[in-house]
Amino acid sequence: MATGRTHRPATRSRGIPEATVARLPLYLRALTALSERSVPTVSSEELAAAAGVNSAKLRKDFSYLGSYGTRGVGYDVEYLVYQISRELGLTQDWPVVIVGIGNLGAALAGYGGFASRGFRVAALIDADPAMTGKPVAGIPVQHSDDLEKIISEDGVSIGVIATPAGVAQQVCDRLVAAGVTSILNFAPTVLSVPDGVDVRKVDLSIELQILAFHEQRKAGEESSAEEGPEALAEPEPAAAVVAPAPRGTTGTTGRKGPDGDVPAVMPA
Amino acid sequence: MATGRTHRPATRSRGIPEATVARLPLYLRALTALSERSVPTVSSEELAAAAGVNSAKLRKDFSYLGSYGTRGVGYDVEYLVYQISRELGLTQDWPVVIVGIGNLGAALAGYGGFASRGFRVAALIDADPAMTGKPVAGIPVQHSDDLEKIISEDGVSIGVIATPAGVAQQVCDRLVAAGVTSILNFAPTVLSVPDGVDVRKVDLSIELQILAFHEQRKAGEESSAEEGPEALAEPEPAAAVVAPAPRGTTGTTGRKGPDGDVPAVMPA
DNA sequence: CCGTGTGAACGTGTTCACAGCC
DNA sequence: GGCTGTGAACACGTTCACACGG
Repeated sequence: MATGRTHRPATRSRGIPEATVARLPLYLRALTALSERSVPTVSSEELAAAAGVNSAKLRKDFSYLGSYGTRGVGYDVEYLVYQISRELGLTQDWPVVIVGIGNLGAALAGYGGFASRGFRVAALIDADPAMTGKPVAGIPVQHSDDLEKIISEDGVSIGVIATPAGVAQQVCDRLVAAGVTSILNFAPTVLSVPDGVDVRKVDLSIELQILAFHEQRKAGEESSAEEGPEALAEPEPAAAVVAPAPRGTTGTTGRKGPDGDVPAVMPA
Repeated sequence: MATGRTHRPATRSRGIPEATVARLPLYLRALTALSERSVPTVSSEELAAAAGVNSAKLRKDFSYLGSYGTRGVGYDVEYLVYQISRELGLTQDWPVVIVGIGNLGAALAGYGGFASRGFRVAALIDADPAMTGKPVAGIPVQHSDDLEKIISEDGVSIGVIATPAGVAQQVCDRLVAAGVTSILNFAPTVLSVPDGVDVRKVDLSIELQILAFHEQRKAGEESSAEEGPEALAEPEPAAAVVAPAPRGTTGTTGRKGPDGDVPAVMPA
């Protein structure tokens, strides 16, 4: 998750597994929906279905939080909402800055998911002077010259980077220097940060590529029966034939573009 | 990943681990950058640094693809770019539809990450008649009545959902019925899909909540020495005092918002 | 000699299945 | 009886460390 040293050998200080933490927001969302419908209690089975996980996993997850829940009955919805909120730190207010108010930044600024649940857009920041003062989603954009001031005055510890990839690292550096210790990165770059700073990334093209991988596999699967116990038939037995250069730097005059195709993999 | 039955017991058909697949796009991006700078070869160490992983992991990952790479030298950049592209299915063209052209959908439509790397925005679809025909990022928006026709005519197998949460499931159902088998979901909902359909989700508020969790933990760590062996001091000794209802369905008149705020998790 | 490729050790996460309690 | 809570088994992922080959 974090780029710079996610080490943490085994601090063990009441450690909730990372995988569990990642699911708590899911449970919380499902519970909130139930709460709005005034449902008083849920079983692990029901809640798991609503959250899209299986019930054993859910119970295990909750067991790390403590023994909320009543045997033979289920979980008290309101109580659980509170406990998970507290565990996630949502009972306090988190001011957030969004840097880079282009299409994406504007979309994020207007996104309801911010306003709810303890997150508050403290400021929108952009480097373009033409944007300064312009209200986006009701919040006036501030110039990036004032970044440090904004961060420290509002006590912001969470920053969202929605800038082009080219400037993401320097924006990140400035955020960190100003005191931000958690970063949500939408720019398609690997950010390096010092110890103690968390980075999470959201990357559209990575997600698409993962989908493409599975999609391609589905297409290749068509012929074999789905229950095939040992159906190992590879589409191409000798993959090297198709490849640009079977191996060996030499042979093709030692140069690059080994064969005709040459992917031409240039991103935007 | 996929919501409805990610079962797949152990198909084993030349299985590249899911974790590895998720990193291939990262390697590919780093390699592409090297390729642009005409770097002929990289060592696992260098490439790993560029991709933000450690070298052992990278070598293990590559070993699932085959034995590309030369001992004592490293990997041929062009060759690897090609191999990874092929493995990910990026040597073919993937038409993609984006459904829901609000702020976010528009941002996605304009995102460079689409155009590059074999993905092509085949259509933008929105339910608002006022949007129909309006060009967004150079592509005219089409009305959702034509969704099925668009999907089948263009042979689209990947769909992106950027609608409000309330309609995401029905959009999903229509996409799947029309032949889409991979979905990237930006709406904050759990989608249920039949077997064989992959869903990946990108969820801003979940990411923020995970950051908040770690952020909170950092703050709490301040007082105790970081090696604190048994420093278990809970902030509130008796959590129940603050909690909405220690247990028992009655007590709070079935009210909602335990801590003033009242979630109101409905997104934009 | 250097860096890849990989078995083996280790750690994390998931699932099973059932004891324990309401 | 029903459902939670959890040890134990299992599967997956990561790291180590070194043999192997250019």
